[in-house]
Amino acid sequence: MPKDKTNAFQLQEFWPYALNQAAEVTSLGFQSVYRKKYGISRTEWRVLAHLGEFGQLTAKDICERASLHKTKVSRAVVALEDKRWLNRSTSKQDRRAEYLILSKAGEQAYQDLTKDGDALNAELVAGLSAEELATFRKVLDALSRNAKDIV
Amino acid sequence: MPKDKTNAFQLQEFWPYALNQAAEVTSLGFQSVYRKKYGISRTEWRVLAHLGEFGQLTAKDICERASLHKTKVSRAVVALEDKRWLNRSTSKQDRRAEYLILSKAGEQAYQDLTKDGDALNAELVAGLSAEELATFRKVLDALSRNAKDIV
DNA sequence: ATGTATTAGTTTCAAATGTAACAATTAATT
DNA sequence: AATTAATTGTTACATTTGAAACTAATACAT
Repeated sequence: MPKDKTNAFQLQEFWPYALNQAAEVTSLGFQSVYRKKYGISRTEWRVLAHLGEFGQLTAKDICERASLHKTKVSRAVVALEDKRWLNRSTSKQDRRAEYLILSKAGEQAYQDLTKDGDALNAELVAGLSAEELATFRKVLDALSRNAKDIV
Repeated sequence: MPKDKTNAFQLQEFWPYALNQAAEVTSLGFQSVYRKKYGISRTEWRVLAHLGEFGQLTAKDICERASLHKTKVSRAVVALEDKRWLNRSTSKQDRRAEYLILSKAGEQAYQDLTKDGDALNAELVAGLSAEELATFRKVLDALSRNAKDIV
């Protein structure tokens, strides 16, 4: 029984919801790649990706850059360490902090997965022009910026 | 220690990641609204929003429309029922299924929250033109469609 | 018609998550 | 210098989640 809408609100037009739906569906394909190939979780993939892209980082750096909870990162780091994909070294300046860096094996997994990532990204934007994507990026960043200003 | 990038991959340009980040940050503001006002979870809000917008639905309908796991919906329905925000009635055609419909109180909460939702949505798009938003919507839908074709 | 498979929704149990407390260290205050 | 506050990362505990098992009902196959 559809309703007679005098009401303006529509879930599909509500950006937090629309973005969540798009984020979820676009993430599924890649999730199945890193899960099947290496048996890692989304958080582990994100930590790997940050270390692969930025090199040596502390857990805190990763928390901030990825907006991930520190316990999630802590556990992902343990998991990647168990896989021998990263090494830790205590900072000389601040012995509370540990520098994290990918091992050869970690680097290799990163290279492999980012190749798949690039391929998936290309498939996602199939049929879209550079102009459309540029506008999309601009709006996406503006929405994020506005959201941060509100909260 | 930033790396010398011969590598193409960049997390910020990887749409699944970029969309997840944007989805998360844009959802936080509204989350604090429905949490503080009514003490409900994201799933409960989504179930409420579907029933408010589409009227009578079964749990399965909501699962499909919202891409939510059936156990999540089942629990959210119990929670909303406990709040007296919805009523269940067994379908005459298929006695496994239950029609869900908002009560007066549920409808009222829906109206209240969607007012906040519309306001938030307007704040999010501040400074963006109708054309930019139209392109954004088009690209967002295309990314989702492409993602579904891949998986 | 009878047995088998499928479906709507709930419950159980194990895994993942976040809050809060914690240990170890550093920074700030006096 | 000594005390207090703040910070990095881990751990314990309670909550949330999802996979699988389950109940009740319907659909399908022979």
